[in-house]
Amino acid sequence: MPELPEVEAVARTLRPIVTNRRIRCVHVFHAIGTKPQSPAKLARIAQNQKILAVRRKGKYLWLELPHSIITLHFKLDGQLVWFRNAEELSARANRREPSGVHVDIAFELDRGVLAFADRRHFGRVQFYESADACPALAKLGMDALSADFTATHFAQLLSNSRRPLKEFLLDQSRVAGIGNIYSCEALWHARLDPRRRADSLKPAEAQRLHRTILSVLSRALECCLHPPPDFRDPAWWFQGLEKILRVYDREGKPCRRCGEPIARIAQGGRSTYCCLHCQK
DNA sequence: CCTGCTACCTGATGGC
DNA sequence: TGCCATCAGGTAGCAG
Repeated sequence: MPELPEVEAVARTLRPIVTNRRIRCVHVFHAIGTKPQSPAKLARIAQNQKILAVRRKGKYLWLELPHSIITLHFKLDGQLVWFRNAEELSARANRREPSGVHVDIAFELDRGVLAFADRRHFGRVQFYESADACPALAKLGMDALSADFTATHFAQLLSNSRRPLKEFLLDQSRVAGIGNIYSCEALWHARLDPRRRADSLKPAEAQRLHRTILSVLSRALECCLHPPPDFRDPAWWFQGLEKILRVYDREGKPCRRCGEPIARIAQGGRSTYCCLHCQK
């Protein structure tokens, strides 16, 4: 569940379901999901604890417990799955039957079971004493949908970086939450060449990019909430995002603004989609 | 400090 | 059909 809008939609949907529920126990089916932490320790720390809150920053989601937090990161393919009870979990988790579903780690609650699944095993479930004690969270820059993300603050960050715009936007330590898809989209809407140095933007360009980031993310979030995620269906995935995308994954197809073919270029080892004709 | 590159995994897809 | 290469919405860790 990749970028900020998807994770935010998951957080909003999950919040009313698990807040104030108690974790009875933790089932670890694939220990790689907690690596390099100990699965046994995760289970011990979470056992019998009440979930006080569900929070998000950037692409990280975490459950707040009385004396600790449990962070979830979905990386490329991770997702949440909901089971009605422990019986349904044991009947379906990692079974070969048609009703079977891949599960890495499951939190058995006093009502229902919340499971984390990622066949590719990039995603992680980890524990920390607090958000401040989690190095990855501490390193995150301001969340792109938070009040801190102002045009002024953003322009300031841009002016301090010599990196190409695309790489700048992917750097979670500056602005958190933007990934490969929405960075391509925001740059296209702002008509800015992804290869340009961040510190080369004029004030009006920086302001334009700030505005397009916000509009791209909020439009995607609206899309992710209608309909909201359905954790009961393991095959569920966000629908209709393609229709709001203007450049991502459109290599060779005509630019929706000028008609020139969309290019796919490599930046920082990833694909950037852009129109080399109208993004300057 | 900053930047660039690789590793980490599995599965889907497309060319030959 | 099969096989192989390439690609995927992310980040940590390490070398320079």
